[in-house]
Amino acid sequence: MSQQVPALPDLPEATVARLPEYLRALHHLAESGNDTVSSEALAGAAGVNSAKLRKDLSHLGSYGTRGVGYDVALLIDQIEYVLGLTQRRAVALVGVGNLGHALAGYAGFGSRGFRIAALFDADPGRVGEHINGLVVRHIDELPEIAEAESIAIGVIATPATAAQSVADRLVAAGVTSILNFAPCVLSVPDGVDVRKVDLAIELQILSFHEHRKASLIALPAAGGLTALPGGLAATGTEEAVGS
Amino acid sequence: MSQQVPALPDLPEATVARLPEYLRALHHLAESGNDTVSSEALAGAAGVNSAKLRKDLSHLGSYGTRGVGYDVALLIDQIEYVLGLTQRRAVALVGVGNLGHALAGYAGFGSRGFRIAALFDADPGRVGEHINGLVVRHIDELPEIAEAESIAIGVIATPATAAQSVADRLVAAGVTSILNFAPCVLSVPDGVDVRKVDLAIELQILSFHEHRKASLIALPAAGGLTALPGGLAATGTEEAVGS
DNA sequence: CGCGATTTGTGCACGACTTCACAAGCGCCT
DNA sequence: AGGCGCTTGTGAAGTCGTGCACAAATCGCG
Ligand SMILES: NC(=O)c1ccc[n+]([C@@H]2O[C@H](COP(=O)([O-])OP(=O)(O)OC[C@H]3O[C@@H](n4cnc5c(N)ncnc54)[C@H](O)[C@@H]3O)[C@@H](O)[C@H]2O)c1
Ligand SMILES: NC(=O)c1ccc[n+]([C@@H]2O[C@H](COP(=O)([O-])OP(=O)(O)OC[C@H]3O[C@@H](n4cnc5c(N)ncnc54)[C@H](O)[C@@H]3O)[C@@H](O)[C@H]2O)c1
Repeated sequence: MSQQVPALPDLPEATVARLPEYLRALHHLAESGNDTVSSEALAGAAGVNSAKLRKDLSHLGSYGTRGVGYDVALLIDQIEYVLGLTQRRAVALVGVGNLGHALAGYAGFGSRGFRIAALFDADPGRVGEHINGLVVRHIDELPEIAEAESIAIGVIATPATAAQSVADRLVAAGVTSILNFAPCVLSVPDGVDVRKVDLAIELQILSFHEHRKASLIALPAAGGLTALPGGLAATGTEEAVGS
Repeated sequence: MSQQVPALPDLPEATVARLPEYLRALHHLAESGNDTVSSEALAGAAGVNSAKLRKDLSHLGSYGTRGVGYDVALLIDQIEYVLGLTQRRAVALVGVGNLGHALAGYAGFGSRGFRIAALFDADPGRVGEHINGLVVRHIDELPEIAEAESIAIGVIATPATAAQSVADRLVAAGVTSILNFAPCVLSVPDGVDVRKVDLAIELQILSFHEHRKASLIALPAAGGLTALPGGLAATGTEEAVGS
């Protein structure tokens, strides 16, 4: 049969953000020997509502069988195709400091569709260092190496002061997706995607909820609330807070 | 004057997630000697739309002056109050491996409202190790130390296989907010908040957009699009993708 | 072959969030 | 004192995402 390549549907952003979760859960299920899975079971494993899961998957096309569920292997293929994981994408990591070292040594990188193709730093003392089979190159070498390795994704793990300059150099070298660990806003041309990870922001969001929980307890039971928030209920599922 | 404590408004979750960004931008502005800032300027510095910023801030109350802007110092105080950052919150870090080491040595932790109060690991070989002035304790000591240090926030940096068990122990020790770096879904009682950070998911989302950009270029210009996506426009602001 | 049990795919209503657009408020200058 | 320019705060409309509830589809079994 001829390999049919479905046109890329344009998925809601919220759905795209959840597909990787489903993919992880599916890989787990496959390893456990499951051939098919119901939306209910998969939703449980991924920590979402089953209706939401079905709607998400329906955007990819109809790959389930009513009365049975989804074929695990087929669904993995479909999601990996949509996410563009059929090719192992090359990633450049810039800034091999404290955090950069941990990232460079992270195995989960390789097992989930990516390949760290090069490490860069500006500190001459670090250039030449070997990490996990890769040698740290000077940031000035970025253009040639990015070209040679077809690098389209860059990870920034430098201090915030250097991040914008590094982003500019990445973009100039042809990178069109950036994952930024530095706590700052990056400015990039249209067509370049940026996502950020900021530990302190995550903690501050948690802090807000701590603050709220505390002030609710301090107050005498107001409004409809009669018991302590949270109470004693020890039911199963995760209480996701925010995105 | 008597310290007036405004009741905690219940903010939209999306607003809560942006307040830390505003806070970071405000600290920058304060360091640069700015006393006041307009919504337009602050929005630019935080990478958001100015209308959104004004609506977000309006949820905290009216702390701006029409025709002038916002008082930087006052706004910092307000946001820090709402986020519960007036006290320096104690954080426990569990799993002092590759990633845990980087986190333990991270300065941005301390400068943005938090204090790493204790490090834990299960590996006897690691227990006793000194990192950044802290000694690594055995995970079994968690209950007493969490109590003694009033720890309400826990960070999990163990392998995914251990994460659920660690989460259970954190909750048992009184922790009510968890930041999870392990790639797995955690199940916790009501009243406990969980946020996760998963590097691979971030990269896979970027990969999706790479895939889409590539397929758009491959296709002959369809629909309303006449030029290459992204084109040559090198305008300023960041193209945020997703959350 | 038909029936009941099961599970998907989706129409629909609702809620959350975003963005526009503008009146109201403030300070400055004349 | 009055007018003018600037900026906030917010109503209202639009967009996006969620979750219910159910019809349609499939399987297994008698
Ligand atoms: N360490 C953490 O756990 C952690 C957590 C969250 C966020 N961050 C953020 O990640 C970034 C890195 O943190 P870190 O602790 O690894 O810092 P670090 O100082 O240990 O490492 C930064 C590295 O970047 C290199 N560098 C500086 N300027 C450069 C440039 N122009 N080009 C290339 N390389 C350059 C430095 O030589 C250094 O090796 C910081 O922005 C930090 O705020 C770190
Ligand atoms: N290294 C990275 O850059 C990176 C990036 C993203 C996510 N992660 C995730 O973060 C987690 C940690 O990664 P890592 O590279 O640091 O792994 P690691 O193996 O280097 O470190 C894990 C540490 O956890 C400890 N540990 C194991 N079981 C424990 C338990 N029950 N209680 C307490 N401590 C226990 C181990 O002794 C070890 O020190 C993993 O889940 C990984 O997938 C890591």
